[in-house]
Amino acid sequence: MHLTRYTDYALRVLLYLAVKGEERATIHEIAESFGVSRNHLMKVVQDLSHRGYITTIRGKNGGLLLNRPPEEITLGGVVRDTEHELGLVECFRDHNECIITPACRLKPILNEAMGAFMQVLDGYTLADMLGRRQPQLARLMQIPTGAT
Amino acid sequence: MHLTRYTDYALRVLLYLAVKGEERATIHEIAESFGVSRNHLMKVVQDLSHRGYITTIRGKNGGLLLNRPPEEITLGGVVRDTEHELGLVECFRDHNECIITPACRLKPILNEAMGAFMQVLDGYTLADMLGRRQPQLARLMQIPTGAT
DNA sequence: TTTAAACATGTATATAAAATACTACTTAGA
DNA sequence: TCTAAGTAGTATTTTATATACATGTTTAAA
Ligand code: SF4
Ligand code: SF4
Repeated sequence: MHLTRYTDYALRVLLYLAVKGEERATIHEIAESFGVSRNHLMKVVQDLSHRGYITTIRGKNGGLLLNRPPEEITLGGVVRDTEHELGLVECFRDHNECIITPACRLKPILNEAMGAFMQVLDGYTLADMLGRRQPQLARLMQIPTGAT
Repeated sequence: MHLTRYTDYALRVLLYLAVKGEERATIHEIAESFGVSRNHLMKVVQDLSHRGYITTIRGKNGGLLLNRPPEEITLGGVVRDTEHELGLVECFRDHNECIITPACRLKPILNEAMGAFMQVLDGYTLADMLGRRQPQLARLMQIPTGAT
């Protein structure tokens, strides 16, 4: 049971931008900071941009900015938007060939479990990911803060 | 976000055996019924056998039987036993290289969500998967019941 | 007005996990 | 003693994901 890196990267990007605040961050910089593929991150960023989570600015001195206050970005929303395949098992997906689907009582149970999972994520926002640890996060992400 | 077929197959095998009751079922028969790989099912079955869920009988007229009453087999237990990789994201797994792990507040949130997911599954047993639909299931699985 | 730093887009390749297939062996009832 | 079953280990195929590559577009600064 995995979430894709794609989804986790999306959350990391949003967190990075939240920590950075008003300042622009480049894809290159974020990829370097986390030591992950710049190309992959680029796709994540475009996705987030198309969905209105972030603003992208092209050209020299360009970069990324959060497009919404962290308090309004729920983790559940991000996961639903970025984790493309949320179908836990065959019968939730296309091309289902499981013969017992019409009478299977596991399916609704899995559905309920999935609901419980998402409900937790819907209860948190990006702001909850900052908290009082923001300075520590900034340090780990190697974001040069205003401080010395 | 997927469960592996391996896990779903494990649950299907248990359900099949539960529906069949006292009667033995062969791996071949179950694979045929669901139209899935016999070889793959074989591994699932051995796993379930080693973990004490089922009894296997070798030789002619051999087959499989449930080793515990359906009421005592929780779905959460089965999923924990068969879904080998339950680590949702990098930091839950080996070789974690995510630099913000020490300060990441997403990790505990995901942990909570995972807990909510499993808690639902822990609340149901194999018996709940039978219910009054047992005859319909038997029909779908093409299990010849005592009836005409 | 040229240059370079940034994002945009599409395609191709590589990696890893999962599913499936194959081979040889053991058990035990008819 | 033959055959239908499970046991075990390995190999191959398939799929999803992640990464890399190539090329284009925008825009601020030199
Ligand atoms: S067994 Fe039930 S839950 Fe699993 S694929 Fe079939 S219908 Fe869905
Ligand atoms: S960002 Fe947080 S949740 Fe994701 S891998 Fe890193 S530590 Fe874990």
